[in-house]
Amino acid sequence: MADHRQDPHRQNLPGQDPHRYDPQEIEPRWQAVWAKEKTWEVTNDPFDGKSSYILVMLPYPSGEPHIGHLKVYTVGDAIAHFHRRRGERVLNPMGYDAFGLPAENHAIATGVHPRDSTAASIAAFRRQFRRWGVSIDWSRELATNDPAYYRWTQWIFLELLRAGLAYKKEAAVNWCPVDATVLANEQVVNGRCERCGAEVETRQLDQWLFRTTAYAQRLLDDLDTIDWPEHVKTMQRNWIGRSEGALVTFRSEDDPDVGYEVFTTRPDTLFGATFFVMAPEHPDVLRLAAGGPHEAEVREYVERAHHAPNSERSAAERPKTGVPLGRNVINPVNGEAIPIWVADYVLISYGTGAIMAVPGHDERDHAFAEVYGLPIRRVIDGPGGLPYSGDGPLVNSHPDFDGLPNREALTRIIAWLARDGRGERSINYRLRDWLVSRQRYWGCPIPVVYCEDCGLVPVPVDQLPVVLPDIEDYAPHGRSPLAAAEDWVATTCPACGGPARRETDTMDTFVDSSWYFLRYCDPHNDEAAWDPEALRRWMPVDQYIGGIEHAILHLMYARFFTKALADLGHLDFQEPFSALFTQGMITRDGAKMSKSRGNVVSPGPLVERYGVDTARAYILFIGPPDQDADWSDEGLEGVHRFLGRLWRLSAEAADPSRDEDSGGGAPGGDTGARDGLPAELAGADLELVRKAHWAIDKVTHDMDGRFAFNTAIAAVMELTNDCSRLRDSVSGGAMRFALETAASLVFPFAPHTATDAFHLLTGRRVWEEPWPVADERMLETDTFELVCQVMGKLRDRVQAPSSATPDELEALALAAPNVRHHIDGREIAKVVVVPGKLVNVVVR
RNA sequence: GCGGGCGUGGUGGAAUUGGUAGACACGCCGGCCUUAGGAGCCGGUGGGCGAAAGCCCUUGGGGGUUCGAGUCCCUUCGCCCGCACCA
Repeated sequence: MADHRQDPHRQNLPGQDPHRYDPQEIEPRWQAVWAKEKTWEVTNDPFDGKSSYILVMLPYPSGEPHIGHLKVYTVGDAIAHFHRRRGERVLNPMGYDAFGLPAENHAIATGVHPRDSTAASIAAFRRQFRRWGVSIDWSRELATNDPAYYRWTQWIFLELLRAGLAYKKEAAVNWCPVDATVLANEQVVNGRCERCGAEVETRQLDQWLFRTTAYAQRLLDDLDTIDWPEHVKTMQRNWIGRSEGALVTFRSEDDPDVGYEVFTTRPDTLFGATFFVMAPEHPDVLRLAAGGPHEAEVREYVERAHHAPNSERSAAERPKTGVPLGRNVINPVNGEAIPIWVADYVLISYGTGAIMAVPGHDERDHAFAEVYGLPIRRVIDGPGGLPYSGDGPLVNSHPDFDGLPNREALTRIIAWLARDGRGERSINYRLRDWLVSRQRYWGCPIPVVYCEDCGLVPVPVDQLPVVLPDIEDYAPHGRSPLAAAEDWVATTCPACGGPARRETDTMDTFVDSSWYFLRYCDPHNDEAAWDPEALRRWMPVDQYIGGIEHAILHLMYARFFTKALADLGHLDFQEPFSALFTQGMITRDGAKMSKSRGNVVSPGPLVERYGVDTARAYILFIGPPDQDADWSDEGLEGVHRFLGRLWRLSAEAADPSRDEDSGGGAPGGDTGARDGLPAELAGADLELVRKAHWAIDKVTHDMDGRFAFNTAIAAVMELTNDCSRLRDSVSGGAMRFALETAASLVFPFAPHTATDAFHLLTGRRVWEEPWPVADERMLETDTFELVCQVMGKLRDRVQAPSSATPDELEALALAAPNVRHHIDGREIAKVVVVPGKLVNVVVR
């Protein structure tokens, strides 16, 4: 049949061609509709169907959003759209983690108040998110530096204080000399400040801490109840670091009333303990050394350890050093007097800060004993020399235990010690309490005051928020910049009305972000942090999405908050995030993007040139979203071509000037089917409609419970390619159905293009349409390609009826020419038939 | 050292429970259309042999289980990530 249609591509001068794909026109047009109609806003009103909370980690607003933001919000948006189209009410909010050091450092450098630079950044982020067409419920937007928000951060602090879960104590803390602030354990990486890279020092300061350790076991156990990536759970388990063992008391030789506890995972080796070691920070070290022969040496050693950079201390390969204190303790299992040493290979932060040293069966103790010529004793038999850390029978220990397998001896020795109070079974955790004090300005004020008469007094809840004052000098001077704001610091005691001074430390920003997901549920509540009823609508979060860099800190803190608030009666669930997805990084030329490398891809210019749909769809198409992916400009062009082709085909098919009955398919025209499909499909029409149903099935499965956006997009590409290939052979109805399906399926990834194409074809709004459902009958075919193997090797393919029995399939395969050729008169030993798939002939 | 993950064409990546390896896309080659094209469309593209039919090889290396292995098991090499003197 002659094609008398005009080829639109022959007249594609910009501005004149109605069939030119123009994302710069399409995208803002639909964004305006969504903004005007508040399409993505949801209420907390009762809802009959399922409600879903799809949450992407809130951004830290600094400068402009980068390509990583585009990726994570694109992933979140695809999931949110998919759930909405399946009839769920979806909460997809947005906020800003707006307190923090970078804004303050920027202020120190430029003099711009952090409040102003942060506000500018938030405005830039908001503008970009809108330009990206992300389906956010803007009515719930929040920023953690807003007094209306941090008022409730302070309330939570007071709740934790009331419960004894927040406390103040003088502690050896990590001090960053460059940022002039205390760091959490978690912010120290290889002995260096996570942020600025400076060597971290140790200081003794009065600090606020949250009692995370009280939740160690529950934080560990409840990991089994949530659907998180296994590697994230593993990282949390390692961080919590549970060890089973015993606490054993070693008494002073000079004073039997004084005892020193050690934690050991190997009480079976107690008989091999030949010395005792304390960490330099152990509070008894200097007292024990006083008056002894090594007093001066010990003093010097402790002093040096105190000032040594942490990175130096923590190098495991470094030679062991230490000094004897000149005193002994008694080994509780055999009464032997063994010398106490101080050595920096023992850490104050783990266990009791003191250890029993068993050089025969511990590598570190062995290395130390070698250096100082201390006795080394074998108490576990085993192959090879010492140190030996494997299992075996006890030797040289005690008549009751010698010969016993060490694991059994371990249990018995604990029981034996426990009988008269020399020791007990114990569990030790690596997890430390969370140090939340920061000697910085740009953070949430800690709502307590210090009164000369009443001491530490919490600010009453009705006086919250304690508002962060404006100051001029943000530079850290070893105390919080707030301390210089005398008008603010000087206050009256809420208890007695006398003079009092405010706490000048601020909170770690991780505190702000440990509960924001709760506030989204009820963001404008002035009476309380939230209405429990509002939380019941949404919490826990059904799908949390964010970067792997938060695998430990943020996710652990948010879990701790949830458990603590649940215990205080404020929440009725134990875990905040039922499911977690961590997206991979976008690299370029195999490396992380950075200004210094000059390999940064900025979303701004990208969106300007190709439209955001191309950028979004490409980011999802590039590979599995949980993996790192390398950016390619050529790959981006490919996705742009695909979206353009889909849109043009749709515009063309929708064009009323087109002859409806062109093409070689079955007679067109409306026959009652909703999409104008002919009642009886045949030929190319049937092929294309089948392909559309195949795509529905494929995309649905790739989205449902998986995050296989890349293969989902590939399926829509296949469908679109078939539309293009069959454009001259199918009826208008079949073509429109296939294109409408393609647009509908690609909507979660390229919402503007999909919306526009769908609207051109149907006049309807795709986001108001239910997600398409594949017709089972369209997924079945009358015949299939039977794979014929001989000895497991592919030899032929033949068409077989779908209804064929295994015997019939076997007969078909055996009749296939190339199968016969390869059997070649040999004896058939066995025939394996996989119905619907293949036949494998085994010959002798 | 401990824990987790990954090795597939020239490239990014596909391959529900073991069942046609290389979907889709990039790149490359050839063609069409065009005054032109950095627009659009069509065809080809893992390697080797062959005119073709077809045959052989191929998922980091080696071995095993199986009618059949990218997928399961053992072993080995390489890379990435987390923790790391954790007693």
